[in-house]
Amino acid sequence: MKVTIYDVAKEANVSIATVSKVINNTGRISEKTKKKVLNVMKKLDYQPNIMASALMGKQTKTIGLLIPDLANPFFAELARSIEDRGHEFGYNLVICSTDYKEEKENKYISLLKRKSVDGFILASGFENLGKVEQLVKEDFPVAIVARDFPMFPVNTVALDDFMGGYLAASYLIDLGHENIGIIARDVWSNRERIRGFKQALDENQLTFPTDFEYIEKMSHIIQGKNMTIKYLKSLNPPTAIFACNDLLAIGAIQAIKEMGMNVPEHVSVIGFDNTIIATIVEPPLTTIAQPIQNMGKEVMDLMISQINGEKKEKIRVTLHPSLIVRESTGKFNIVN
Amino acid sequence: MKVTIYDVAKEANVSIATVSKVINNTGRISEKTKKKVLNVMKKLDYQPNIMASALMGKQTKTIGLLIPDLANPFFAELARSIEDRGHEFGYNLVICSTDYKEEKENKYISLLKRKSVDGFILASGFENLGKVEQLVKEDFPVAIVARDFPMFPVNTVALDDFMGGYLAASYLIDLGHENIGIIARDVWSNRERIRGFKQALDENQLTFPTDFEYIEKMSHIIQGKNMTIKYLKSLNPPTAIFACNDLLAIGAIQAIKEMGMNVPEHVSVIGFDNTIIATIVEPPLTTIAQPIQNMGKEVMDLMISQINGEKKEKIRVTLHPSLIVRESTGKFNIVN
DNA sequence: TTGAAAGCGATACCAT
DNA sequence: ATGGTATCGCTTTCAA
Repeated sequence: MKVTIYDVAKEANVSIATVSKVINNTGRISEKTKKKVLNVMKKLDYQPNIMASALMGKQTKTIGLLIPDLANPFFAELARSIEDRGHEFGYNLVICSTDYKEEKENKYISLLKRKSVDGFILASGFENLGKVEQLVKEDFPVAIVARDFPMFPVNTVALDDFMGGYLAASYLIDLGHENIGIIARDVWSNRERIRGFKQALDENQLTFPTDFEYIEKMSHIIQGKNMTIKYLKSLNPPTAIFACNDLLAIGAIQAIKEMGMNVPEHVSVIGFDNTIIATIVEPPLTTIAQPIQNMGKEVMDLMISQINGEKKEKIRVTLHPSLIVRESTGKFNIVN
Repeated sequence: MKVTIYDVAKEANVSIATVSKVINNTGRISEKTKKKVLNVMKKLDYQPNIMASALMGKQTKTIGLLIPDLANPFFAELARSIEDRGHEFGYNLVICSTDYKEEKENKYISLLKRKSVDGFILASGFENLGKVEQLVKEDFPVAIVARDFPMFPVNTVALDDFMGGYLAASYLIDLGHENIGIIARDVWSNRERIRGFKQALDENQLTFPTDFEYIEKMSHIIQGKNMTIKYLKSLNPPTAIFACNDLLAIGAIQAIKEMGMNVPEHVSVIGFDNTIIATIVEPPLTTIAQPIQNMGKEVMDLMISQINGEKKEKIRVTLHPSLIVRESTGKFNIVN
C-alpha cells in the first residue's frame, strides 16, 4: 500500500524520528545517514502525507478562495493570478463560488476550516461582515481582495474604487455628457465607485440622477441589458452609461444596438474591470482597468506573510485603476 | 482553542467513541445519549476535523481538478459547473491550471495525492498518458472530461469531437466553401475534430489542405490572429476558417477585420465551445456548442460513484455537440 | 448501549 | 547524532 515514514525508517535501519528530521531538515543528522535515508525515500518513492503533519499543527499549504462566481471572467482571471503566485510558494487553492449568498459563504468557511486550510482569501462581493470579523478575532489568516473593509484590521488589497468611479465620470464629462446612466449591483465596491462618480459630477456642477437604483441579483449581461433598456425608454434618456463591470457594459451595448442605435454615436458606454471581454466586444469597450495580476500577487503575498506570522500589523494595499480608452465612448453628440 | 471530540465527550459525560458514533450515525446508541451529545455539540459549536478522520481512511470530500487554464472561459465555465454539482454532495475542488505543461501536471498530481484528495478530474489537454494510466492502475479515482482516452478503462465524459468537426465542416461546405483554413493546437480532442472535419470534406470530394499545421503553445486570441493572417496572406487564401475554440475564432475575426475585410462577407469563421464570448464578439460567432453544464454534472457524478465504489466497470459518457448558427458565417461569396 | 484502547502518519521533546 | 514516545483528532474493533 501507501509507503509511510515507517517503511522508510525500516528500510533505512533508522528510527522514524530520524527520517522526519531529514524530511524537514531539522535537528542534526550525519551526512551519511541523511544520504542513506534520502536514497531510501527515493527508492520507495515516499511522499509524506500532508494530512498527518497537518494534524500535528503544520500547514496544509492550501488556501480557501471565496469569489462570487468563477464563470465571471474577472474572477476567473483574478483566481488564476492568485493561483499562480500561490503556486510559486507551494500553495493550492480551494475555489468556491458563493453567488453572493451569505448562506454559501458561511457554509464554505466552516467547511474549509474543518479541512484545515491555512487561510482565506475573500474576494469582492462579500457583504458578510460578521463572519469575517469573527475570523479576524480568532486570528485566522484572512485577506480581502477587490473589496474594502474599512471597519476592522484585516489584510486588504483594494482597488481605489472611488478613483475608478471618478475617472469614469470625468472622462465622460470631458466628452460632453451630462446625463449619465449608472448600472450597478449594491455592493461595497460599487458604492465607492458611485461615490467617486458623484464627486466628479459635483465638481462639474452636474447633478446625480435622482431616479438611480441598484440592480438586484447578479451582475450579468442580461441585467445590464434590461437596465439599459429601462434607461433608454425613460423620459430623459442618458447619453452615456457607466456600468460597474464589463459584463454589464456589454449588456448595455447589446441593448443600445437592439434599440436601433449605435455605440458611441448615440450612446457612449464605459465599463469596469478590463477583462478579456472588453477587447472582444464591438465596439471595443472603454473601461476602467483593475490591475488583476498585481492584485492576485499582492493578496497572496499578504496571505503568506500572515500565515508565516511575519508581521503582526495588518496592511492595506491600495492599487490604482486606470482608464483604458477604446471605442465605446465618444463626444456627446447633438444627434440625440 | 479549537473544540475537539474530547471536549464534547467530557461535557456530555460520555466517551469519545460514543461521540464519534453519533457524529457518523454508526453503531447503536440510545436516543437519550444521542440527543444529549447532539446538544453539547451544538452548544460547543463543535466542528469535526476532517483531516483527522481522513487519516483514518475516510474521505476528504475534496477533488483535484486539473485544467489547462482557469482564465480560459471554457474551462472557467466547466470548472464552475463541476463545482456546482460537487457542492450538492459536499465536495470541494482544488483547481490547478497546468498550462498544458506535463511538469505541472505531474507536480500537481503528486502534491494533491499527498493532500489526500479523494480523486482527480482531468480536463482537456492532458497529454500525459503515463501518469493517468498509473493512477488508474493504482485504482485511484480518476475521471476525464472534455478529452477522450480510448486506450485504457477510465471514467470519461467526452464530447463527440469527431461529430463536432464534422458538423462544422458540413455547415461550411453547405454554404459553398471549398477552401477552409483550420486553426488548432495539437491535442487529442482537436485531432478528433479535424478527423471529423476531414470526413465531411471527403464525403464532398474536397481535399484537406496539404499545408495545414498545428499551432504551438497556447490557444489564445493572439495565436488565432497570427495563424489567420498567415492563411490570408498565402497564395490560395481560404474563404472560411474553422477554429478549434472560440478564443482562436475571435483572433481570426480580429485578423480578418484588421486586414480590411469583413466577416462573413469575405471570410466566414466558425468556432468551437460556445462560451460566453461567442455571444459577445461582433459579428456573433457561429460555433459548435459543447454542453458544458451537462459535462460538469456528468463527470462529477462519475467521480462520486467511483469514490463510493458503486460500480466497478468504467463508463464512457459521450455528449453531443450542436451547431449554433450566429452571424460569423455566410455563403461563399464570389466577392473573393 | 457504552467505552477502552489500538491505530492512522507524521512531529517534536527528551533521553541516550 | 540518533531514537523512544507522547501527541494531534478521529475511527473502529472488541469487551464489558
